[in-house]
Amino acid sequence: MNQASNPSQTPAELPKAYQPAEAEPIIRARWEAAGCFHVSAGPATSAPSFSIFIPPPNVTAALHLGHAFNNALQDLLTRYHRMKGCETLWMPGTDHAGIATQSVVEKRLQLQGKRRTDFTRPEFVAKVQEWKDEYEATILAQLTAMGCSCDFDRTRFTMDETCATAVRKAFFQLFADGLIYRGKRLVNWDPATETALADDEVEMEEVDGNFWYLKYPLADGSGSVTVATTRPETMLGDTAVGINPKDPRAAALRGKFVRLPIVGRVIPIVEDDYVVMPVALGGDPLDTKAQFATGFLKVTPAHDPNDWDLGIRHKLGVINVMAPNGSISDTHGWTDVSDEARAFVGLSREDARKRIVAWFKTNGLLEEVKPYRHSVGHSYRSHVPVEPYLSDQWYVRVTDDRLRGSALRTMSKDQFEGTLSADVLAAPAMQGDGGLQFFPARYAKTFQTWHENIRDWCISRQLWWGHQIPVWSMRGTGASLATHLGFLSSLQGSRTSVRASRVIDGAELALSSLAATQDECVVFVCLLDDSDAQLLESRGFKRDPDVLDTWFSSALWPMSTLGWPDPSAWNDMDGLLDRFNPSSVLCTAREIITLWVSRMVMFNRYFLQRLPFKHVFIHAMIQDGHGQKMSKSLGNGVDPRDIIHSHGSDAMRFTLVSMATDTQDVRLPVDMVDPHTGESFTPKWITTSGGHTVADAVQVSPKMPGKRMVSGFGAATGVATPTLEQPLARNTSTRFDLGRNFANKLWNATRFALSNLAVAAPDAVPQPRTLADRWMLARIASAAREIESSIGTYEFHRVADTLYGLVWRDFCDWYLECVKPTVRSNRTQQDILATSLNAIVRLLHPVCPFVTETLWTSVEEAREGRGVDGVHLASATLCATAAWPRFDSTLVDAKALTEFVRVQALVEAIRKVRGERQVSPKRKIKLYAPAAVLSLIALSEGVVEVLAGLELVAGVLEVRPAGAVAIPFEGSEILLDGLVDALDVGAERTRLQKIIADRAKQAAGLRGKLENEGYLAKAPPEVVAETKQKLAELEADIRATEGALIALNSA
RNA sequence: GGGCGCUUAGCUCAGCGGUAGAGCGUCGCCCUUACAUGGCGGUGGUCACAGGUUCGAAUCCCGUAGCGCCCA
Repeated sequence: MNQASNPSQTPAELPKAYQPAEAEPIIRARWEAAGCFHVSAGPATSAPSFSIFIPPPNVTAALHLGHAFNNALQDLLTRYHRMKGCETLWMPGTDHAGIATQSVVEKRLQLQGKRRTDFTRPEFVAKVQEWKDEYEATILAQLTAMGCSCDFDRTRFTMDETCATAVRKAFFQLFADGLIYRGKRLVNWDPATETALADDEVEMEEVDGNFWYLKYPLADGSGSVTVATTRPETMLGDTAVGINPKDPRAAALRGKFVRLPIVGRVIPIVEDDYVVMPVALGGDPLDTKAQFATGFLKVTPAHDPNDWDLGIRHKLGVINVMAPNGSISDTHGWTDVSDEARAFVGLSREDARKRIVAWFKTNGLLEEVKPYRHSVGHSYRSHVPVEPYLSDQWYVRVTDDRLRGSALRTMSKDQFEGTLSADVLAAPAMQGDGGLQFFPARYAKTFQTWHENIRDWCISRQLWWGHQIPVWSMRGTGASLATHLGFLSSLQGSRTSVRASRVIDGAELALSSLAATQDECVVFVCLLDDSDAQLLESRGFKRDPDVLDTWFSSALWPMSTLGWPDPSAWNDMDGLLDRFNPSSVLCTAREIITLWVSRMVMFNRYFLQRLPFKHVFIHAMIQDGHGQKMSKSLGNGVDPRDIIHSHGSDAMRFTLVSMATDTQDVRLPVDMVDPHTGESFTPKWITTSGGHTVADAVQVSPKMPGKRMVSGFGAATGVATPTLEQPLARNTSTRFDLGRNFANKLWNATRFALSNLAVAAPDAVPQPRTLADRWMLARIASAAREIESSIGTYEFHRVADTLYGLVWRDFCDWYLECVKPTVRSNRTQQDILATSLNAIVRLLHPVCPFVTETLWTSVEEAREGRGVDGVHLASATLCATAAWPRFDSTLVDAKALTEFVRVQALVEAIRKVRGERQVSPKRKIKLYAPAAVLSLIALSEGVVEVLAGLELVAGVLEVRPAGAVAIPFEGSEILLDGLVDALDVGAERTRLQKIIADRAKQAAGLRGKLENEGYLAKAPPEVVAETKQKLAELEADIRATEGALIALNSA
């Protein structure tokens, strides 16, 4: 039988050490039975609201310690505010992570020799759904194991019906409002997965490449120009050659054409400022491009974003020479394919590059090749180089003031750099203007610059897993399409939105002008729901096969999870949207500011006219022991359940909270646990081809050399597959010993306190509080303040530091030791002990919920009928819902605090000598001291005697006892007698000389300061006074010690 | 290329104008009936480097080097 399951168990029966593995499931069940993390629908109560929307983890994989960190902090905030009396909601859920999840499932299929296209779309989606179900369950289990106090009854998924309804509504409204449009643009195209990528899904990587110098003959045969390019294969799509108008050669070439090699296309030479001039002709010598430039630029609008812009300026043709898979193609916009060029059709872009360079070489048109290292965009998912690719995509016009401007206007005035521009300021005032604050403040700048430079957001993805775009379309001449307008207007207007555009340039057309247009056009029909879909399809309209960017649904998270647009349509949601949106704070990581924070702010403001959250707290990143980000592909992420297994949930949480500093990312050296022996060890590290340091895929058991195990790296990369004989090893880290020891310390302090409280003090008469009592109450009261203010500014490591100091140093090391001899017979002291313990358990609960809840029943029982004036602790059955302790300010007794510090210094001075002399704790000694010290000892009411091991305290004797050891204290000499049987005069002399030397060195420093006229003249008087006083004390100490030295010599 | 951080004891990190702190590790003593997941004590640092401001700089400013992240 376990203590936790039996509230009436007596303290004596508490196990000797805290056993998290036994306690945690019992406590979780207790919380669940109480339903104490659930908020019911309905109107707001008078209590203030506190809410957090969890950044929904991707269902791609299980959570690692980075998530554990993030969630430990959210739970701390949530539990704290719940105890503070807030109506509290922590909304949990997961994200479908379109491209990432589809990609893992496709990879798994690949292992079976299958492809996505071997299945129908519904079949494939069902497979992804299976994956999602598995990992969603894993993630929720991890959150539960951590003790997260989420309202799990409300768990959402970005593709569930509630969220999907919100996505549909948001898309429809944006479409109808003209904020979603179809655009032909160069997108970041991933030819491996054949999908467009958002700008933030492209990773820049340094690549060793070349500049190839290709000669293009002038069409009139009067010579040639040489272009320099890093991408020769795109020359098939060139439609001009550019030259800078300032280039001295420009005038002579004006109006001329070149004949494009291989293709034979005759293309103009155009003048544009964008073209970089070579250094020799006045280009910037510091610009690497100028060092490589020839002054002639091949212009390929369909395959380069800058060329695209240049093409628009000069009205150039756009020739796309590639298929979506990146191979050279004559069916995607390239029509003038010469016989010579036909040989290149069908080649991959890599092969095409080689063959084209070879062609130029063979034909004497390759002038030079220079190696060139430059950064190239790569797909964050498939890691192949991204292709700037011309295609039709859906965009959200986030550059519109209703989105971009609105986001900028939410920024807190004191965090905004500069002032809002006039056009941004012009909008009418809205709720939430100036109301968004970042912690730490410096991250506001990331948010600001992102919106100042924001570009329209490409939201279509060529995937199957996600929210399919709710737009149906039909293509044809304007006139032919116009025949459908009557039918379309018969559909319900509030659920249907129709737009039309011209194919050739994507220009939007008024529906009324359609009938008169013979150009190729497209009519787009957006439906709010599927009720008219079949009707539409029967008329020949086809639904867009693409899905929305995952962030589109994530952007709606603070709204969709609470039932927007119609909470009353869902069970148990009524009223919640208005109660908990805006939420209190969003807790997330740096890179999320642009990906997600921005979009939530824009959408929440657009759809609900208010902020999604008031604060954004950005926390550090947890790295592995080698300073590498924890990643799924590297397998260096540590499962929080591994740590819970080795150290317990509270230990993990406390340690993580103590690592939450606001500047540095945190390194966490990771060990492995041998599954064969249970021992932890440092694994054998290897360096991957990518330069990462990871635990070698297969490790040999250190204690059982015949046995092996698989590392996280091995499992994640598939290099090694865990089996029964060769299992996957768990991870651990000695870093978490901090939290484990701390939880155990609290456990044992409680055991001790309870055993002392079980004994009734004989007299019920109140006794005066001792110095230690007053000190303890003052320390708790100020610790509570410190914790409150640290939480208020999201400085979480200060919360952990304060708790550690309060529990371990103040309460255990000092107060319990002080009280040991007296508490059983002192009713007042018992009251203070019970009250202090109870308050401490409450203060600790948001960080360590399990151990505090486990102890709660006993701690509450022990406090029954034991009040302390000034301490407010309302009774509660659960610690999780107990009130946060309140302390009257009168408890912060400044006098007690300073006096106790002196007592501590005296005890430490005596202990130091005892330690140096290796005096047994059992050995009691005699102390002789002048009156000032004696009165301090008297003030301590026996504490000094107990803690320093004194059997006698007396005034200075006329004759120094032989063998007495002297220490300086507050400028006077204290003699300790009976420390040792025989005094080693030599050693004693050395010790005293060392003290003198040490104090003399310090004194010299202070004296130097005081001899400095500038210091005396300019330093604040109180600082000077303090220096003088410190010097005087040091000098007195030196005199006292010198006296002892003389006495020693004359003895 | 731009931005934001970081470089402090062997390790992981606080401190951010008044001559250095914590936890772990390490060394010594102690199984003192709350706790050896412990107690007491010790050792350990020219605060990356080079300038400047200041009576005074780990702390503010400028530069250099290295590391990390974000955005182009």
